Amino acid sequence: MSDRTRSPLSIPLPRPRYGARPTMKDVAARAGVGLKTVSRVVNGEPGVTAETEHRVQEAITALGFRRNDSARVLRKGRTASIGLVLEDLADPFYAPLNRAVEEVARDHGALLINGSSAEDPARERELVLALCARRVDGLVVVPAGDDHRYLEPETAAGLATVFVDRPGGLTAADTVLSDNFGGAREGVAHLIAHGHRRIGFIGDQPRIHTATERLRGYRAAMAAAGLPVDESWVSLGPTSPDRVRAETERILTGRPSPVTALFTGNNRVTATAVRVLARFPRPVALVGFDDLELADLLTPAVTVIAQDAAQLGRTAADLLFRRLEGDDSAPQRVELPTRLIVRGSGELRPAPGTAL
Amino acid sequence: MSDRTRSPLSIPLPRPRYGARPTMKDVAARAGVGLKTVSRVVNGEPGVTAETEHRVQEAITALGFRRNDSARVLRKGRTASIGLVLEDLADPFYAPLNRAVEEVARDHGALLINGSSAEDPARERELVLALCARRVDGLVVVPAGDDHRYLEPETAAGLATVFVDRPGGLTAADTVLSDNFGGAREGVAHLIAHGHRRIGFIGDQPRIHTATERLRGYRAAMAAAGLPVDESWVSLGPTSPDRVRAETERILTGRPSPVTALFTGNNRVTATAVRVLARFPRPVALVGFDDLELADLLTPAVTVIAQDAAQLGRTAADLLFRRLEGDDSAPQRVELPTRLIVRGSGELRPAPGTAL
DNA sequence: CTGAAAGCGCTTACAG
DNA sequence: CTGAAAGCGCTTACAG
Repeated sequence: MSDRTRSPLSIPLPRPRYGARPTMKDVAARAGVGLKTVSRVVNGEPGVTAETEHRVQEAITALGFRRNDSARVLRKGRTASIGLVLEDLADPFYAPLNRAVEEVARDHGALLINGSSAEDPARERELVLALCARRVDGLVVVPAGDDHRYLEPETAAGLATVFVDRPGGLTAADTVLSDNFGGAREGVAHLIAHGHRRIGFIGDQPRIHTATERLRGYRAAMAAAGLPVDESWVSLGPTSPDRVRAETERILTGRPSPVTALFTGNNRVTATAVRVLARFPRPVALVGFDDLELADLLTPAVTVIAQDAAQLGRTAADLLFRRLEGDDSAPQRVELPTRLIVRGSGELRPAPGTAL
Repeated sequence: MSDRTRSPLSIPLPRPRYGARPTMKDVAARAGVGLKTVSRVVNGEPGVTAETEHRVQEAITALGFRRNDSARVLRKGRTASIGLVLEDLADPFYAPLNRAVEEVARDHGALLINGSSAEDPARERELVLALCARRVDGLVVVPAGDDHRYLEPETAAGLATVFVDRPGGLTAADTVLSDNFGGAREGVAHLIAHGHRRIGFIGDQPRIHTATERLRGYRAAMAAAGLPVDESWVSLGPTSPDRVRAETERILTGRPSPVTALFTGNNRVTATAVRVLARFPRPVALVGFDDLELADLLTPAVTVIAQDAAQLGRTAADLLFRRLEGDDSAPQRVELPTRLIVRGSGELRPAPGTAL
């Protein structure tokens, strides 16, 4: 066996991790100084002569030393990291929220650990507790469940928590929401103003706060116009394309007098409804909650109630860091406005004689 | 002052974090057992009588104890967390990749720390090194820069790294890419097959590997068909809507013989080009790299070369965990196929007489 | 079945 | 300006 064959020492071992890394102790030994002096140089603390500093720097470079923040965190008590739990990192609504939280964290020198609850309260809890075990300094949560008593020992110990997009089950926490009720009411009123009297509503599962708030806005707009709501026009449930497609078709073809317009409760519902409408024999007006990329290019272009997902994330993260900096004023509830974007689909009028 | 006024003790203090939390030592004291026994119960290790375990559990509940994983990590050497650095968490292409990496991490009991490089090599480096300082077990990186020598001390110490979407500047690392060259070649060949001879190409900045690979595919398809490329038809640069809009208009109106078709180099370019084409006086064929939501509903629907972002993420994360489990075979380079999705915009033929 | 001691790699509080 | 000692909250290796 030559020297170039695999050494018997490379038999599958678990990879060495920390053991293989130089520590401050190694740097100190090589530079011939004390541990604390290395710490001073690494952290840019004053009180080291240029010559000593130079020797330490040289040892750091030679050894490839990089401070182990895990150890630092243990001693300092702050991890300089925050957690974000939301429904789905891949969702076009939540992705910009995620990015916005990241930017704020970055501005504060913190890292972001995040994950998807997949709308499962048990998974949310598991993820949140894992983040707590890592001792994140704070938590931004889009709650999937409504019982957050499991967080009480954490908040009691000083964990800052902000709920965003939906309220959580913890009265002491800050909350940042969109005006779901007002936005939906405005969108439905917009359809009514264009002559519609029979309007369908397709939304997310009723245990989701935004779904019921938007439904409430729908009902308020209908009531304000003195219009009755036939319960067969209303459908809450999972936003899977299959269900939304089936429900859209059911509501559009309802007998004896089908709806002439549709209000869709979020981006996923709208995307599927638009596909059904594209193949539907008669025109149906549509206003959707949440904006969609390319919505302006469809025929007709899609009128929406837009919320600002990035602003939701930014506001929540700002609040969180304010708490981390010591603000202990009463918990806040911030509500961000929505915006009606008129593009065409919401301004279609009912065919003559069909709106009665 | 009554008891209900604010106590002078609540004068703005930095929030207590760990200090306020019970430790295993506290639990041991309350349960009247040794520290190691608490550790056994918390970690579900065998060798504790039911009665002792019960006492410990009770103390845990009463104190609201939750194990501090920061301390655990320091001792064990593994953090059970991985890092992901990509261009933009909010981008509809990267968001599903992010989610896919998260799912794999979750399957392996690891948390995900992630962040956006914003296509800035310095920011990428800063983020990656912060993740290394936290001692993530592994790293998935969409590189913004091409010099990753700064990672060498880390990989030497055992850090596993996988580059995804683009190759990195570290030959020892695994790499997962889409077939950018082949996909673009196929898309352009598709346009040629529909009668086009003058085809424009608008892509991302030339320092980005995917941009130049796709351009190479364009040139290969043109060359294979014996078609000359007028360099005024080709534009690489930032994907900001302003630049892409201006370049699209320039290329479409080029004198004396403007292009009859366009190949767009990624999702952001396509979204802007589609907007220009929608208002353009004559029809122009289009094939875009990357699929877009609602692309099937535009008029004409957009023909694309789709890559599977989730599969890129999944493959990269799978590779990473295989390395973490001890696989020390030679670095792999995986190339995933792209898929032509025919929808209409890519099958428009040049107006009679314009294709010469 | 149970626990005391040492140690992970840093920072803190002190002393010189 | 510099450094030795103690300690953050766990796990490891060992002894009883």
